[in-house]
Amino acid sequence: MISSEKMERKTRVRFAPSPTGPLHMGGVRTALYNYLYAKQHGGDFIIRIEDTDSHRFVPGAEAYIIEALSWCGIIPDEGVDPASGKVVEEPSERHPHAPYRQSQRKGLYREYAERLVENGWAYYAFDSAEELQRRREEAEAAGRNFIYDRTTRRELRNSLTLGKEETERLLAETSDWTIRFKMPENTVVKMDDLIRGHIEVNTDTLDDKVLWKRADELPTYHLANIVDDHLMEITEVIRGEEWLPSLPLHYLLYRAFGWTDTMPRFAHLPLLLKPDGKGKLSKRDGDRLGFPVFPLRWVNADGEVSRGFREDGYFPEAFVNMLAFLGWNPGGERELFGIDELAGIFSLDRVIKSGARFNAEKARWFNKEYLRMKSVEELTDLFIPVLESKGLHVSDGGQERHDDGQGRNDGGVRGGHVFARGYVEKAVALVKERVSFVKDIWTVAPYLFIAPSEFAEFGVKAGAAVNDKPADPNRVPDPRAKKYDDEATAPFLAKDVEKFWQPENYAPAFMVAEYISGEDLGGGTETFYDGEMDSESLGHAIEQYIKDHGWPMGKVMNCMRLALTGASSGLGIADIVSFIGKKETAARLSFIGERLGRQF
RNA sequence: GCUGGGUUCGUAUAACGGUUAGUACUCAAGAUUCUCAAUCUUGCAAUAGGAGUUCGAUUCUCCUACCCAGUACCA
Repeated sequence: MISSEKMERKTRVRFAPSPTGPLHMGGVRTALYNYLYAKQHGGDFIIRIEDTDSHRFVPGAEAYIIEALSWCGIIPDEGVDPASGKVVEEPSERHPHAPYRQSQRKGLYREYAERLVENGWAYYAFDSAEELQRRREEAEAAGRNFIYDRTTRRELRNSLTLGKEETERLLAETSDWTIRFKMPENTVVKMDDLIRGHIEVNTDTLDDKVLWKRADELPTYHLANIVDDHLMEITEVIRGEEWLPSLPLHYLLYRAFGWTDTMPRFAHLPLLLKPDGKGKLSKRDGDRLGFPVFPLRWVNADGEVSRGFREDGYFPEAFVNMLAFLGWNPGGERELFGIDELAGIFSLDRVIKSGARFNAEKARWFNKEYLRMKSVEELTDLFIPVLESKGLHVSDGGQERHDDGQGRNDGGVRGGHVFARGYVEKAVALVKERVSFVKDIWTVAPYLFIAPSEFAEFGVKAGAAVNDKPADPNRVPDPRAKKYDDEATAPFLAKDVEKFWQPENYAPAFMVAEYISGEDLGGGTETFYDGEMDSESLGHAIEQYIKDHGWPMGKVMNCMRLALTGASSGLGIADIVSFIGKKETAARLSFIGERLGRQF
């Protein structure tokens, strides 16, 4: 039985990119599914470079592809040397089919093409590219289209029409002929796709594809692909849906070579579509909508830059997880899987048939989830370079903030700040739950490292006073009304600093700061908080202090927040104060006082 | 045009021919809070249309519409 023989073959799949540019995320997903399938079946994942188009070769593309896969954790078993990261050129035990670059295998394809001519499955064609182009244009002008097929081949210049002698002469004397596949007439090709099921196509709708070109002595995709898949003992071909229309040709090619008993099984993956509108995902969409479509940053020959998921701050695990779920899912409700877990549960029959739209929001969500799973230590390692890029430095030991006092209120980028690693770790732990990317640790709370020198408009999202949205007439008042409903909140949420920053609002904030720090900020200190500076007990003390004086909690706290962070939102006051310390707290209050003016 | 493939909330998807058509993201509301996040709760929102098979169709068949791909000496 053919089927039982097939079952005994070791699973071998391949990813065969063409180095014509950077690999886009759809390509990465194809590679990923191949990799997962191989691992799932205890087989091999092979890389083969299909560089048979000498005109479209792009320097650096091949290295980019390998690096991108490596970043994703997609490690080939064969075709790429793990140590050097280079495509293997010499055969070895691990890489028996080298070279893995089709341009370096070019000598081997001609004989296969000629074998097909000998057994009647192909023929020599002498029509020049220009002439065929001319015919195409003529046909188009007449409202039809020209196809090199079973009817037109009879009136074109090829070994079928020219006779043996003329053919031999042209073969010897000219050098721009090709070998074309002789598509059988009126034959139904019955095919099976692992994802799409049974498909049938009549050969009369197909054309005579070029298999081999004398001009550059290179095969086209179709020939090289079939020959190499056969030679490399590929068991499953998992590729993009754009190849589905040429599947009958490929079936026929296996038949023509007499390789049907070892023909791989095929699976055609759905395409990745634009997040909006029509068509498949393209480089342009990323530029237009503000997300990467490539795994890694890429700069083309014209210096045009395309952003990459890696450079945008995505974790490879998150990227891979997100990609795996674009067109496939394991059926349960869990969504977070590492690449090894994915390999354990992946199956082609759960691949979706229709195209999937990439969703940048969901990608961000995946990253956030992975970020939250990471340890503070690991995140700190990743965050330190961000700090460095702001001109801030981190020393190895200690917990405390080393501050030479030189950098205050200068925007923080003048240099001179050195933070102990432990201090950075504490900061990371504080904001970890609030960010999606490592770089956001800075964005969300720069005030943990530098004193604010500018103060944002004191606008807060909630509240009628700052909300321009018309009230919903259909809104039914909730009987469990929120403590701060719009009307009650408004006075606390003045739109701008000038309006909000009034003595009756800020004076208590200064008193609190004095209370905490023990420093006289000009308001007349009364008592000192001398408890532990952990945020919880500090929070209670502040709250009690404000209540004892009958001050409005929200107002006072937000004044402090403005002074401490320069913003109207952020971490809890007690967290910030206990983090930056008494001295810094007093200094920041002092600074905003001078800056905005105040009278008690 | 032709050939092939596809069509479940906005998006990704789940559902042996029998479910109040589920989940996640997004969005909205509420709880919580010194603000913003986070968290929790709730909500909005879908089987493209039409025939047929069947006791019963998101699921099977056909037609229509729409979308995608291919239609190169590119892959």
